Amino acid sequence: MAQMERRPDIAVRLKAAGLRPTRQRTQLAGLLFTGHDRHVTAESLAEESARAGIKVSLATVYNTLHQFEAAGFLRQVVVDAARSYFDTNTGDHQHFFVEDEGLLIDIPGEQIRVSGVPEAPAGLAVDRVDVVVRVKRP
Amino acid sequence: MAQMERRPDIAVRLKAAGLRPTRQRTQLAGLLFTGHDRHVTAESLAEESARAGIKVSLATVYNTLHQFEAAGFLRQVVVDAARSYFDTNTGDHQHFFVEDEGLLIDIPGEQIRVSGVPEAPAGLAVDRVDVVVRVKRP
DNA sequence: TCATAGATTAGAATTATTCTAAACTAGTTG
DNA sequence: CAACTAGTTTAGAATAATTCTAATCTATGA
Repeated sequence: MAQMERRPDIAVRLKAAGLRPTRQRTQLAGLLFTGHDRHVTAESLAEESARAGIKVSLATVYNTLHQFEAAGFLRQVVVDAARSYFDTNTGDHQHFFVEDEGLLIDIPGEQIRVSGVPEAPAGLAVDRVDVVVRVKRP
Repeated sequence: MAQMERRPDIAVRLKAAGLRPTRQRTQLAGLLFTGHDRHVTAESLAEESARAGIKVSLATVYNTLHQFEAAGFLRQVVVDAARSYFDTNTGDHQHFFVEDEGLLIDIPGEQIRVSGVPEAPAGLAVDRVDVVVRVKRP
């Protein structure tokens, strides 16, 4: 979320979510919550961490992404059967997905509109409506 | 596709797609294209085949699903990071996805409407707009 | 009937992800 | 501040879906 960039704040937010502000979690949060929206995969975040000199195992990157998701700091985006993306923008919005590049681009929620969604089948409630606009080179 | 259920027709369609009408492809098509829309995974189709007494390897099920997709007989639906779904309905429509059960339910294309999709980023063209309505028990 | 290009297959290989059990650390308590 | 402990991290093994390989089969045209 937007204002997580101030380091002292990170610890507070982690604690509020019941997560100890360990070095790994704090540093990963530092990479992720820089103020602008980001899309990462476990692999991409692990590489970025390595480049940034952060010592963290891939297992911890996976754990952390899932914990951040459970805490509401991240949202998982399912667009590619091959890998999982996590989005630092947890607000109402949708995505372009550039298949050939594996690239996600946000579409603001106010911009796109879905109507005519039928009632959920009996016993079920709508959790979320995901729109993926798949784009490619013509 | 709707009218593939008549067996003689299957061979013709396979040939038209440049695919030899082998026993495996013909029998799998027989399971898939029964006239009503179906959603399968490689695993589910392999099991169903076994139950139906069709002798086919899992590798061939995977191959066949991809070939049928390339031929336009099937469409891949990305809703679950864990496995790939294939839909016999290749027309304009969208889906409910019941997360806990891994169940897909069609939403007719006329029923649902997406507006306000911004222009594709420079050099890219919209390939398809996918809507997934995620539902769960409340 | 034959030859052969295309298909199928078992099993190995690959890839993303999760699990495990041992080693570590943040936060608390005495 | 030393000791304790519950929660974390980690390397590496394990899993699961999918793809690859190379050997064996088969549809089909001559």
